[in-house]
Amino acid sequence: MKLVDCVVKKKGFHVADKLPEFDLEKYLPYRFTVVAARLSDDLAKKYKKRYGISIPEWRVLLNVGYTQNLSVRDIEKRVNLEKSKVSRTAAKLEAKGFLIKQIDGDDRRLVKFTLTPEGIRLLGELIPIAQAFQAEIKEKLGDQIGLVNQTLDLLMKEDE
Amino acid sequence: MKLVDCVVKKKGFHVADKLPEFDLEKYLPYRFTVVAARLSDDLAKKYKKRYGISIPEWRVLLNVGYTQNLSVRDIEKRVNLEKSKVSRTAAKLEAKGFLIKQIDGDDRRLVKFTLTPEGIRLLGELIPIAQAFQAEIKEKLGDQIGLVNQTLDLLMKEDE
DNA sequence: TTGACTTCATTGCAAATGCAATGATATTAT
DNA sequence: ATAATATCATTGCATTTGCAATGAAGTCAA
Repeated sequence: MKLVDCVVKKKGFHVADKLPEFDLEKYLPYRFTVVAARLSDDLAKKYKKRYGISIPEWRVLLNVGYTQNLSVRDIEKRVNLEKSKVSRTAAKLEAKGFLIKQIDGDDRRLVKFTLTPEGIRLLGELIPIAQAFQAEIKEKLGDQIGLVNQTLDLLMKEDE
Repeated sequence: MKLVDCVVKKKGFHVADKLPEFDLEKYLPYRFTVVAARLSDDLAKKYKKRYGISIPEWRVLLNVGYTQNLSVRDIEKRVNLEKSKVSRTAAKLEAKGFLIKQIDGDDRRLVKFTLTPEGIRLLGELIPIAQAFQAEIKEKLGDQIGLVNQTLDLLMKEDE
């Protein structure tokens, strides 16, 4: 590491007067990112150690469990996971015995996922954890929860 | 790829009755994740191609530009970026000539970042793009904007 | 039917990432 | 002052990731 080895004070460029006004603490994309990462990580901690399930695995598992006949492309769109990521994650879950892949009979390009009994059992244990976590959040938010959901709907819309 | 090559319909396990009720579409951690990813990606598209700046680079740049004397650890905490990620991102920005690293005179373990004039110029071009983007979001949200900020404040709090 | 084009999932590969280990500096207790 | 412990940034390394390329299958037009 090459560094200018000197005292920083009074030495750096003085920036404030050359940049536009900008309040990072109020910047929405940044704030959403921070909150979302915190939520995902906090939840992941609760099941990662005990069940050895990663965040992408959790997301795929959840989608396959609660929506029938999903393809890779479907999951990609629903969860914002790159298709290659979905594909590899599903392969892992298959290797662990939690789901199976089947070629769709109507369109043989598509792969459809289905949980195995073990997958169902696992998800059955994970869901209560997820629900408890959501309950914590709702408690924090109180009666704002309805409006928050409306807001999220707005931001999820495709158009721009 | 080894697959059971057969028609999926009526063949998979029927899951719905064996799993707890769960509405993925209303699940908050999931929804926040999707929204945050969409916002970050949409914004990144606007400056990635033109300026060759990645999302982590953008975040570090922003923090260094608007808060004086930040260390790696400071940024890690503020932006939820792994310290190694901050370190490597800062190294890239330094290589590109946008910031400099200096050892702190008071505590020589700390590295303090400062933007170079080129960094200031770059950030000066990026900020208006970011502000325009935030304006779009605010337009979508209308008068719910205050609520959104309240919510994000609640969820950012450390405790749990 | 044939051929051009599109859609889907997987895979190769280079780049990015996370975690643990390292080395340097500070702090604390004895 | 010395030794033990803690904090900070970087780096090594194995894993994960994203993107482009591939191959298989479907669609459309002539």
